[in-house]
Order: sequence, then structure tokens, then C-alpha cells
Amino acid sequence: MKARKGRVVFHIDMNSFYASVEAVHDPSLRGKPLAIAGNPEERKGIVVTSSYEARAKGVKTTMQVWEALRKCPELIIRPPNFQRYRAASLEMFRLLEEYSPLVEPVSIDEGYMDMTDVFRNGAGAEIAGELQEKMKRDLGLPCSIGIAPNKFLAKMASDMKKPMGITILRKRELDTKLWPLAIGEMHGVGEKTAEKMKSLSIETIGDLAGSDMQMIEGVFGVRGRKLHERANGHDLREVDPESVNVFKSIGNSVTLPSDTRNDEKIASTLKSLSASVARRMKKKEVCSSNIQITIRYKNRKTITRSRQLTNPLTEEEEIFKEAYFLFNKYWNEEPVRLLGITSLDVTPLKEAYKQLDLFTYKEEEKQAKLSETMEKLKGQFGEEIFNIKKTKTQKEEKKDVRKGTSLDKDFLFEYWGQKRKHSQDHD
DNA sequence: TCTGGGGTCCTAGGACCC
DNA sequence: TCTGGGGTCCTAGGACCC
Repeated sequence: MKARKGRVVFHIDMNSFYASVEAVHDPSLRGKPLAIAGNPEERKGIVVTSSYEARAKGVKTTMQVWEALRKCPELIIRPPNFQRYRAASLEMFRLLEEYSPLVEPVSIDEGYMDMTDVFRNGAGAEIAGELQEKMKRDLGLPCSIGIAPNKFLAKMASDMKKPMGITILRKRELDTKLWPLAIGEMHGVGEKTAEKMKSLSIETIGDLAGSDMQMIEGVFGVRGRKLHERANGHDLREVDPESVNVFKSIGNSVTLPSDTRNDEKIASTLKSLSASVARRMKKKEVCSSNIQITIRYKNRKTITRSRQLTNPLTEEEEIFKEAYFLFNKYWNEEPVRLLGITSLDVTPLKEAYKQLDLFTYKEEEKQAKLSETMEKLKGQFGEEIFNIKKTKTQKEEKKDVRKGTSLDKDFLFEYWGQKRKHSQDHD
């Protein structure tokens, strides 16, 4: 039977990914309760992922290590090894691409695939089983797969059977498979929203689906409308392999080993954060004209302060200067727990010239400023950076950029870089 | 002896302009 | 002499996800 109108979307969800990767690397871990967690001495001792054996004992993500050990004394704890996870992730996405070119990575261990054409060309649902088997056999990694006519339903479906589940969720099955679920189970509904929903007597996803749309939108705004649509099985978002290349912000933050008011410690922390943000920006060939700092105090109260700049930045020293300025301007002198620096309004360097606000300079300063900036960009990225034609208005651009929803994207970016390199090798 | 770090999207209020 | 309202930009914070 041919699917003429409907889409076929897969959501692939790797099962306790970090723990599974570790067990591939060290088979003695197989079948044992395992948690991946940071170092408690650095106050980073929370569980990031755990094996199903650990979960069965009550170990949960974000749990304190000491708490996890209390629940499960025989728990094995390993520190995260992100290099290893990135490598495994790369292999995983390569495997997905053997099945469809339309793969959208969402995070290091999760992605959507548009399988519409694959199915149209005669493949059946058994292809999911084949994919899952191959992932287990070749990479040693278990995954769950959701199959549905859109992203939201595929995502909900992949959650329904774990680990190594395959769940098909058809529109006509919403009332039996989706609607009975508690409202808090819905993707996009967190703690706060769930509470608020319950106060409106919305206990299940079905309650939301059957509720009055106007009322929901009135209370929850645009997000409410989207949730209402999705509860009814509507979601037009496309599987977008390109979203992985679009960055809106690049930031780093760190919880300090101990709370501090020491200016040297603070300055050196901001310095190293500037360095890593600058390094990542260079790798992605972007600049930013809006720098934000984050300060979390001893009592966990967190503030952010940012400033729009006239010229885009790329250099570590410039970022540090701005961050340090903001810090000194807004710090209330209480002990600091965490510091962060984020580049906002991230723009590809190739378009950066548009952001130069030349109108703020007097006529004779204009040229100087322009050539200075051009020299700088040229020095960094070569002459060809100025072979640019402006084609779009600001407004159109905004629209274009809007749909990216990615996160944890550094490795995804590298993934695409590698992919490009890979395909060049074969040219 | 508590609660990491990387993101995205949305909203609300003030400033400013017309 | 007193005062409207729309639009846009900027900033800060909140909610959510993995």
C-alpha cells in the first residue's frame, strides 16, 4: 500500500547511551548497575546516565552520587568520557544514513529520520527491526525506535517501549496509546506546565487534546497552542538535516570548586571561559556582537547580564574584556558558585560585515573602521571572505534561522565537518 | 551536606521613535 | 496644554529538553 500523503518519521533514541558505550568499551560492565557521574569533590557529582540495572534499583539522572550509592551500594561509577561518546555517536549517525539521507540529529544520542521515500519505495516496517539489529550487532548499542506520521508522535512512540523497543503510533491509535498518558509525560510539558494543567483539571494528554484551544492559548500562549495541536496528533515540523549547522548561541559555564569572592579566581575563571568560547566560535567560523555572563550565587540565585555591542567579536581577549566588565558592573559581591560566558546572536563571519554599525561613526572614521575590520577578518580567514553578495533582507533572514532546535551541537557540527570531508575523499 | 552544562524558544517591560 | 498608540529594539528571566 502506498502512503501518498502521510509522512513516515522515525525517532531513534539510544538507550542509556553513555552507559551502553562504556559497556562496549569494557565488557566486564555488562549487565551490572553502572552510573556515569562527575567528580563529587568538584561538586559535580551527579548521575548523568545509568544502566537499566541501576535504574531498577532507583538510580536516576541528576541524582547525587552519594544518594545513588545509598539506593544501590553495588553501583559502579565511571566518569564521563565525551571523546568516546562522540565517536560512538558518529558511528551511530553514519549507520542511520545508510537507511535515509534525511537524518536530523537532535542530540548526541537521539535523532529523527524521514523515511517517507524509503517506505514509498517498498520497504516495510520490518526495516526498523533491521536497523535496530544492526545497531546492536555492529556497534553494540541498544536503541528504541518510534515510528509515526510526524516528529512529535515518533518521539512519544520511541518512549513507549524501552530498551530495544519498536513502537508504531498511528493517528487512529491516539485514543488508546497516547491520550491515556499523564500530561507530565508529554514532550514539551515540564514540571511547571504539568502543575498548571492539573489546576485546570487536565490530567492526561487526552484531557489536553479535548480541551478548549482558546482557553489553553490564553493561559499558555503560543506554546499552549502548539501543545494542544500536538496532543491531537498534529505536527508539521519537518525533519531538517541542516538544523545541525545553525547556532544561535555558544556558551560555557563552570561550577567553581568552592564559592568565592576572590577577584583573581574570578578573573582567571572568566579568562578560561573566554578562551573556550573563542575557540569554539573560531571552529565554527562565527562571531558575536552580544556577550552574556551568568553568575550563580551561593544560594543558587542566578542572574544573566548581557550587552549589545557595535562591533562583532571573535577574540578571546575581547570576550574576556566584555565579560569582566559586565561582571564588575553587576556583581553584588556575594560569594559566587558558578560563572558562565555565552555569545548570543551568533552570526557566520561571512555575514558579519552587515552587523558593522557604521552609522555610529563620523564619516571620516567610517573608512578607517571598515578597513581595520576587513584587515582583521582577512588576516583570519583570507581574502575570499569578502566575495559576498547581500541577497536577503534582515526580516527574511530571521525567518530562515528560526526553525533550528538543536542542542549539544559541537560534536554534531564536527560530524558534518567530517561528513563533508568524507564525501570529498570519494570525489 | 543537596541540585551539571549545553542549548532553544517565548514573554514581558522599558526605551525610543513616529 | 495635555497626551494616544503602534512598532521595534534591547534586556532579563523562565520553561523546557538532553
